[in-house]
Amino acid sequence: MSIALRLHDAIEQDIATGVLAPGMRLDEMMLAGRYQVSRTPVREALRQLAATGMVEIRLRRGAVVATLGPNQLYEMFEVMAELEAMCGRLAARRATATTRSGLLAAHEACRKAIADPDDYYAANETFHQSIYRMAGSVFLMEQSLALQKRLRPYRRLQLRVGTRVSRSCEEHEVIVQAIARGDGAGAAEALRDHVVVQGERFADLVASLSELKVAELNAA
Amino acid sequence: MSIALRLHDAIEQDIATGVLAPGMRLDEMMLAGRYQVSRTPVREALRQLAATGMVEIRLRRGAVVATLGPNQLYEMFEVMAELEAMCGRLAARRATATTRSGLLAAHEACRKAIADPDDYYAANETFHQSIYRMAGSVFLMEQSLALQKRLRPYRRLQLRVGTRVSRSCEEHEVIVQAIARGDGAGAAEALRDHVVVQGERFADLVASLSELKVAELNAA
DNA sequence: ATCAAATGTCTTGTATACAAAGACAAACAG
DNA sequence: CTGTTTGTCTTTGTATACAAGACATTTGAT
Repeated sequence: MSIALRLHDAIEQDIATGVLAPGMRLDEMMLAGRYQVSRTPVREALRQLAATGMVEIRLRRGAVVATLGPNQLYEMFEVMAELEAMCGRLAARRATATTRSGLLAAHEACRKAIADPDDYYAANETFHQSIYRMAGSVFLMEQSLALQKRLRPYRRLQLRVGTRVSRSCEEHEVIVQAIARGDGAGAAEALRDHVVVQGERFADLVASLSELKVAELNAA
Repeated sequence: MSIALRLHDAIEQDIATGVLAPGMRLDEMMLAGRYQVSRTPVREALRQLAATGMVEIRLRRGAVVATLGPNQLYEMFEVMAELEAMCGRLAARRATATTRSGLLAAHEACRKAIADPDDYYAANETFHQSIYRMAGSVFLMEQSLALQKRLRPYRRLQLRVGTRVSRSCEEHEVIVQAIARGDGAGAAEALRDHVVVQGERFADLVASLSELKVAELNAA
């Protein structure tokens, strides 16, 4: 494994966990110092992250953690919903014994983690990933995982709001049942509604966004 | 504009047009020589291309133009179909006077280019892009454009087959009408069927793939 | 004669050095 | 006092030098 790849993962995780907040400058020297490597692999890692959209590089003005406005976030969730709906539709048709039990296990894990938002956050990701896998399309899975990764820093904040967790788990139940009875259209619709950000949830999203803004200003 | 970006575009175009065929090795020195630059920007360009999936980089074994097997291609067209269907659904709802006339103009251009496969190839891309734009989602448009780019080297060969061109143009007509009457579901379905590779078209795809294989062997 | 091991060359991965471009600040002029 | 201009400083973009791994070829031994 190359140094650049290790850096890529490290920086990506720091962005996902909020150590590197959106809008924060990513000074090459600073990162090189922090991870005890030269500038070259840092640059390569930043380029790769830029290609996936996690960071933004402006010519001769350095790199910053990508900042997503409400519009962009809404659009991304909209696409995510469609991708997941597609996964669900295919999963209902292409389910195998292995993937089926994987989904049930992930669903059970979610129910067990319902008390703690952090635990649920992790279990929820696994649940969705088990649906990606079920769809039986490597490319679709990759795309879904990439977008899931990219939205990670924003989804984190969302789950802290009110009764979101228990609601989410109930929706999972509907999804699981639709897939179980081979109802592709039903699974697609349930997943679309589950993922898309509509109505009051959009307000929550904007609210959590301004929280990020504050953190960002503190850092600067 | 940086040298690396220019190289990125140049190499991308060479891949799209078949100058650099799938499977071909991309020696850094060779490319540096060909474009009269140093190795560094070549490396950066290759990394970016790797991030978008156009080239594949194996650790200490260099870069090659990404080779897509029949499975992968089928999966990618499947996702592309879904993305375009989504574009169509949104386009039918969010159409404006500007985007509407853009679509009609692109459709007309396709009809004029029906005689020559190369002209039609270009006009067809513009037609689809005008639908992406119509959907009114920057992110969705970016995703669609990226996938369109990535499939470019494979779609080229496809249009040479038989009566594909005139068939394609008729399908465009159906799509345009569905969007015009605000029928989101109809537009989505028409686009899905238009893009997805099914039945005999899959055989055509595999056939064109083996053509590529031959070209690749000749190059090596 | 054939197979295996070792060496040499080729290519990539990493580091450092150098140049150019922007941003910020200070000083001078109106 | 304010605005503009110039100079310096910071930071990125590019090039070159160095190191390490992989592959091929050749040679020696069985």
